[in-house]
Amino acid sequence: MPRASTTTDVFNAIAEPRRRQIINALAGGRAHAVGELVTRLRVSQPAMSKHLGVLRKVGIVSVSRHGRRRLYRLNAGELKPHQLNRIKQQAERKASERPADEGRPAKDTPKT
Amino acid sequence: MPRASTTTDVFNAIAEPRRRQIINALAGGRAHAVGELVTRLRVSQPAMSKHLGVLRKVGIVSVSRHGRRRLYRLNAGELKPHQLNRIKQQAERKASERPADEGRPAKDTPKT
DNA sequence: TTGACATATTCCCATATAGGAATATAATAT
DNA sequence: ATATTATATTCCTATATGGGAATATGTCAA
Repeated sequence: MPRASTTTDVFNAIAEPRRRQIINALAGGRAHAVGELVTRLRVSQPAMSKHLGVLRKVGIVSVSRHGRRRLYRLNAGELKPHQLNRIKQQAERKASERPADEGRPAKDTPKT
Repeated sequence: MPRASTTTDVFNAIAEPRRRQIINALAGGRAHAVGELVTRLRVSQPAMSKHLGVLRKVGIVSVSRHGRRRLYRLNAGELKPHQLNRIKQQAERKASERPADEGRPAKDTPKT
């Protein structure tokens, strides 16, 4: 069985690198139209729409209509980009500290 | 192209529900042998090994060998389960607040 | 040595998914 | 009305992935 549905799960939503890019692009707090994001991130328009759809469904962003545009904004207070960066960087640091981490053998077999 | 490699990316590592279960099971700080986790979480041994492998590669857990067992423990200070829960709950709350969020139409088209 | 136990790895398959192309929907302008 | 702009959706495909079964590796005991 592959991963849990991307549309139901925040973690799956932010597992996609492009979506994290989008989150970063929205980090300023300003609302952005789909077209702006398409240009800034060099993603095709359909792809962008799909990613934004996923982010919206899990509650990371919200939309508002303004004329023919749809403005997406990060949901303030939730899932700040810097939190994501922290998580990533912390784990990556750990991973590189212990290159292929195996631990050494031991005679001390814990009870159980 | 599907998602980014699960073995390179912390976010993909925690995107898998079973792996979050494992993280929770390790939350106490104690080290657990693979077999214990297999029993507790009712996951097959190979599956467990694979998940632990992923978690290890991205730096979320570390292993130490004790006799024929391998003891896995959460990397203290990194990626605490409660952080994951917070992220998830916050986003889920937001998502349910705005059931199918669309925003209302407007005449006010912001300057590009 | 052989055997039992603990964990990792390989092979295979079903399935979800990201992306592209084309199309649909919506809103404004003329 | 038609045209144009902006975004969403549908269809398709290639690919990564999680899980099971079987096997390999490793470790200890006799």
